[in-house]
Amino acid sequence: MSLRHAILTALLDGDASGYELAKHFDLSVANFWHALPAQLYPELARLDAEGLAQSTDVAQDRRPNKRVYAITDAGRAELRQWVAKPSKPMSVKDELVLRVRSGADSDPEAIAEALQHRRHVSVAKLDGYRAMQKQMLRGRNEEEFLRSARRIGPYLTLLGGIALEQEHLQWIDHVQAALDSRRQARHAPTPA
Amino acid sequence: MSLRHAILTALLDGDASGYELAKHFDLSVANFWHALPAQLYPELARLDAEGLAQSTDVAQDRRPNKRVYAITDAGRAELRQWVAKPSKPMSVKDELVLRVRSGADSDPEAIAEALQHRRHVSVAKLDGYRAMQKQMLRGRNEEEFLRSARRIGPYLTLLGGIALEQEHLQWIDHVQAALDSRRQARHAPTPA
DNA sequence: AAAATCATGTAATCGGTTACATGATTAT
DNA sequence: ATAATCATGTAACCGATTACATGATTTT
Repeated sequence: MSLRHAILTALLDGDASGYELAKHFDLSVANFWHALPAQLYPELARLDAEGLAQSTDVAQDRRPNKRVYAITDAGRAELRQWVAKPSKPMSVKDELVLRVRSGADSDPEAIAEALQHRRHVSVAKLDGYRAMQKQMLRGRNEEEFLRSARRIGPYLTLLGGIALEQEHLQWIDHVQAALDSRRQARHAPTPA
Repeated sequence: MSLRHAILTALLDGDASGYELAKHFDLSVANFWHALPAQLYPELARLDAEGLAQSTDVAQDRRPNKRVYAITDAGRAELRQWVAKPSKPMSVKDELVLRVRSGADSDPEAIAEALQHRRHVSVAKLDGYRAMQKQMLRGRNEEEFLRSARRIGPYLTLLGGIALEQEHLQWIDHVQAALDSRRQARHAPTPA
């Protein structure tokens, strides 16, 4: 159960409410964890109850009030001991790849459409990541940043997100090209 | 619930028992789905009951008997209509990336060790994929294969698995380099 | 006035993991 | 004999999603 550690890690970057976490969680941990409000709210309450986070009710006058959570010293300690433990293997679930495997030969049109849809999603994600990267670097190049920044963890995670989406895009284009060349071959077949 | 479609897709490559699926599932769908025996056995029984797969008890004399499942016409039809439906977004969960984010600055030694461990895992996976690729190509180059092969879906999925692991390895080495250069900077700091 | 967004939660259900149970066969 | 591998399942639990409920505030 690493949801709590994902949350505590996100809180290292600054206090946040459940709503804020729910909205930016994926972007914040750059593609490597995900959680919905229905999971976040009770877990935040638990972290508060166990003293790993501390909640403060914040009044706002242009929107409804919110409950902001901050990581505590106990939370930091919990994170530190968790970091040294072995990681479970990465788990990926991607219905699109499954559909490519099963439908590339039987329904290439539907697959091509699905690929283009996913392409748009990936490009949008990449744009978001690149914006975050620019913001973090603040004019410095990467080498400079890695030398001078107070924390590099979030940047390294972001690099992973960028690399993952780039790889994804390349694969999509590769598959699309394969489908296109097959379509031509089917329309003008060269029988033995 | 795409487990059943993942199973049906795997069965397109040939009949299999629950045990065989459990053992080769990850490799077969090349990194994009995963399931344990406790999930596979009941789901296979359900597919059988619903007529999407058909089971046959096969007697073996050098090992215990097994129950082999084959996809049926109804199963193929179910797959075909599923392929045209929209895919849920890819979901990745990777504790290692989370640990890098939270521990790169506070515990670089533990992170470096974890990275090297994952590196070995990734290299082993890549080796397995490359072997499968060679087997599929059977001497042909990719262009030739894509023209002449009866089915290309499994190959395209495999390409995705290879690309994912390559990207992962590059990211690991990138992070390792960043940690190393930081270690040097810490041992020989250049204060203002 | 209606729709969208901000904000927090609960309940029911579903999917996935862990632990357990059993037994055949093969290798050491 | 013992351990490893082959083979199939069940039960309990945990984690995640979906649906529901409520209400403030802002925008159209």
